Amino acid sequence: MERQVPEPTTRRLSLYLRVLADMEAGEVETTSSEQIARRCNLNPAQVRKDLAHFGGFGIRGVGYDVAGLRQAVAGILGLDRERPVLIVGAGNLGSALADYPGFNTGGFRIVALLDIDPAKIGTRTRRGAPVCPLEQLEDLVAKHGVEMAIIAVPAPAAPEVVDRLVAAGIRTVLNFAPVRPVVPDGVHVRHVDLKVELESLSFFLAEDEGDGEEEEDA
Amino acid sequence: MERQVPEPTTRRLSLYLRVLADMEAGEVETTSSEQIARRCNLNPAQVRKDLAHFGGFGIRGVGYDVAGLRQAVAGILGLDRERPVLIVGAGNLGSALADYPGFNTGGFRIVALLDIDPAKIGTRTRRGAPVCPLEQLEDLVAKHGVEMAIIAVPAPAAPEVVDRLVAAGIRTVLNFAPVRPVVPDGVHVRHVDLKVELESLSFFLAEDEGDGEEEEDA
DNA sequence: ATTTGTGAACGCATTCACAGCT
DNA sequence: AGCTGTGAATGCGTTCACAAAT
Repeated sequence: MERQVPEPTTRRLSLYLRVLADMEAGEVETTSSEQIARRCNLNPAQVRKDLAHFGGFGIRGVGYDVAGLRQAVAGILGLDRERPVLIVGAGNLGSALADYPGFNTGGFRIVALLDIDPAKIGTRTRRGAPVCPLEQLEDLVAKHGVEMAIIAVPAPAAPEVVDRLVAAGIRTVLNFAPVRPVVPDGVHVRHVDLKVELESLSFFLAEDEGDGEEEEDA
Repeated sequence: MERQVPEPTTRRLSLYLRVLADMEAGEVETTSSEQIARRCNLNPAQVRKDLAHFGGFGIRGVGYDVAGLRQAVAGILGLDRERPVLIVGAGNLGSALADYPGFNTGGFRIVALLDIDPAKIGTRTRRGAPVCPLEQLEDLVAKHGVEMAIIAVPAPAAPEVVDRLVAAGIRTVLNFAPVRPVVPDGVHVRHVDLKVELESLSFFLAEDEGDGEEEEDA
């Protein structure tokens, strides 16, 4: 019954938030859909339509109040409160993500990393996040009220990890494992498939190379 | 003049390749669009339409030869040759990406990482990729015939890095920096914006929380 | 004069449904 | 009988274009 917000819109809101924060830091008081759009490589109508899902934030003939809109967008994205995050997998990638600046600011806080490797357990990342045994998954979720998790485990382990996370109460998952586990309704998974990104880029190179076989119009 | 291939198709081809490689490893000889689709959470017609952009690979009434189709898809994606890759930025993320298994198999090879931090230059990642001074960018591109680069530098440095890469002859970029540099036609950039992914996931949590303001139908 | 908010038009990708092979 | 390949239909997001507001 709630108005349905397209996924591309939710992604762009995050972009808007970034440029608005930039503007605010740069002492800009007022802006327009055109300025925002230009800095995101988008169409101004796109910006207005995205915002229109949530109400009228601008003044016709004038534009948007930077600080006010920034706060509004942060609220829409639920970034006006603390968001504890759990990372499963303390390998190269998991550890790098734990220290990633964007995952430790603007509402997010990496609570801990989970792993099964005894050598890693008990250590901490550079930023201080502890590496805990996987068994503590359920306890940590409950204790910190965690609703977001990041998966950075090898592909074979991922499906089971997802199941455990969901059973523990996690409702959003950022998945770096090269598999697409199925989750129940109400749980949202976003896949970051690094190999897919690189391979699909390679396609453009192959296209230009002609690939060896050039049989077209006679 | 060439038939235009939708970007979503190129991404899915990479998924198909993975599934087909799995099947081949599992001694499966023949498959169908339905089997492939199920393992990718897709519609069978989608699989067939994607493949149809490049020709008829199947046999009606029978299906697809796993090994043959895998090889064909690898060829389409240009993964039947070596693809040297350069990573710019040897921080946490860049280093993790350099050691990422998917970036060192199936055609890809991380040639080197580039950085400006003297403390990092001269070191090597666990897998053995050397960290070189940024000044060597152009030389390394030329020497190894690099056409793909990965950007893992802080946001402010990214636009200039992209310009240099493009000037040096790079034609595909996988960008992890939270900015969207504009590039000339013929250069392809794929953005992996980790903060956007996490923030847009947070939206779903906010949605369910009601956000404080619940003024709807009277 | 300027810029928002939005219904209408457009374009594109996904899905359907069936004809065509094996 | 079974599965592919594909034109037609559908659905969805983007862009246009303009009325409304300051």
